[in-house]
Amino acid sequence: MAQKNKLKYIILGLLGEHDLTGYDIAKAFTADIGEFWNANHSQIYPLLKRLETAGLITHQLQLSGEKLEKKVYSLTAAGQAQLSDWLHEPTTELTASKDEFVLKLYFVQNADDPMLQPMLTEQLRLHQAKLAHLQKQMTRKFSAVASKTDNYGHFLILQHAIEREQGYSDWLAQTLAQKTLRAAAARNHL
Amino acid sequence: MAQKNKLKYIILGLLGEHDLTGYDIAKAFTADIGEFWNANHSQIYPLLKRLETAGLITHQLQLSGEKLEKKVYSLTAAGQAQLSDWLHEPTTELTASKDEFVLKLYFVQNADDPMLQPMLTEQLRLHQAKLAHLQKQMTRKFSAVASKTDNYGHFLILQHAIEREQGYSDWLAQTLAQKTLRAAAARNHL
DNA sequence: TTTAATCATGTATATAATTACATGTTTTAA
DNA sequence: TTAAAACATGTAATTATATACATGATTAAA
Repeated sequence: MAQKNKLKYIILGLLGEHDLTGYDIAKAFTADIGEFWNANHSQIYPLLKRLETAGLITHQLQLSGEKLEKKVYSLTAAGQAQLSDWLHEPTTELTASKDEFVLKLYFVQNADDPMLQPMLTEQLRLHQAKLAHLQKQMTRKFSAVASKTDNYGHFLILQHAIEREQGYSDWLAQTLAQKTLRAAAARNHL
Repeated sequence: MAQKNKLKYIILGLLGEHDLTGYDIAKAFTADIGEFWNANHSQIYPLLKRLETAGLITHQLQLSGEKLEKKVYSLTAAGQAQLSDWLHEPTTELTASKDEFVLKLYFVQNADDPMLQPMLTEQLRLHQAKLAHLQKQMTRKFSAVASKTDNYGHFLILQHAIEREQGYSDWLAQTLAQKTLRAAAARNHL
């Protein structure tokens, strides 16, 4: 097993909110959920079939126009139960982050390595862009006070993502600043 | 392709520091690198063979005791070049975090959901434990001033990991505190 | 009106990664 | 001295996931 099939629970979780088509589910990964998970439609459609065979979801055909048949999936009682079980069971594994930049950094031994500065600068740019994007999301989705308690989980993770990107950017910026300081100190010692 | 084979570069990177056996490489994932990446020996051994076929690494047999043959791998010039290329090319993909707790939280709609408090409390405990572990690592490995510039990349990512866990814990603690406040306010309104 | 974008659903292929299976040696501690 | 822990290297089976292939309908814009 390459992972403990969390996509299954994402599908169950999404269907717990609304009935959705496979296409809708795939789209969710380019929107909200894409912020912290991803999946392709080629993974989603077969899994939907498996989940239906397992009795966790069902579908109804719905015509869109003259010919186009949509499969609108919904959660069964069994599916609802498994979703609830998953939500209630403790989450004990803290997954390794698998951040490629961090990985590269691990192999930079020397503090004076000339590639360090461009590496840090570029990552800072990327994470600041991500931060700005998340902040825009936050404003768009949760500017109204009421919405915060309504979609509370979503609000919380967006808040967390923003804090995380802020922290990431701070770390990079501070490292760059210290690099500059060290470089100046080195020049003075010549 | 399930991922852009970063394990390959981890192996090249590790061999760029010292010659190592497959066993040593596997062990590295239970130590330092395990903090932000993981891999099993069943993935490592076949990959070592592929990398050797591709001419990026070579090995020498070394006897340990009477019979036990170790394969000590080392980096070739071609391997060194590919490692350097990877390190120098920009890291543009910010990987989705795939944090199961965050995923669960996404599906908690209501701020007053009774499962929220135990969920948050348990995660806080886990992340505080992780934080304490990372801080111990930092002390053990980088208490000497000289070591910081020596293994600079490692120092930086450890520092980053600590800040990240601190931020994660803060977020959880703050969310719990606000929950308590809201509960008290609700009682007063009765 | 025609063309591009989006909707909609699949399959095939390849690779990545986890768990389990499998075997034997060497070292350390009881 | 013997038993457990750690060293050491593999393969098999399964599942996950990404990219590419494949097809067609509907809607919105040029």
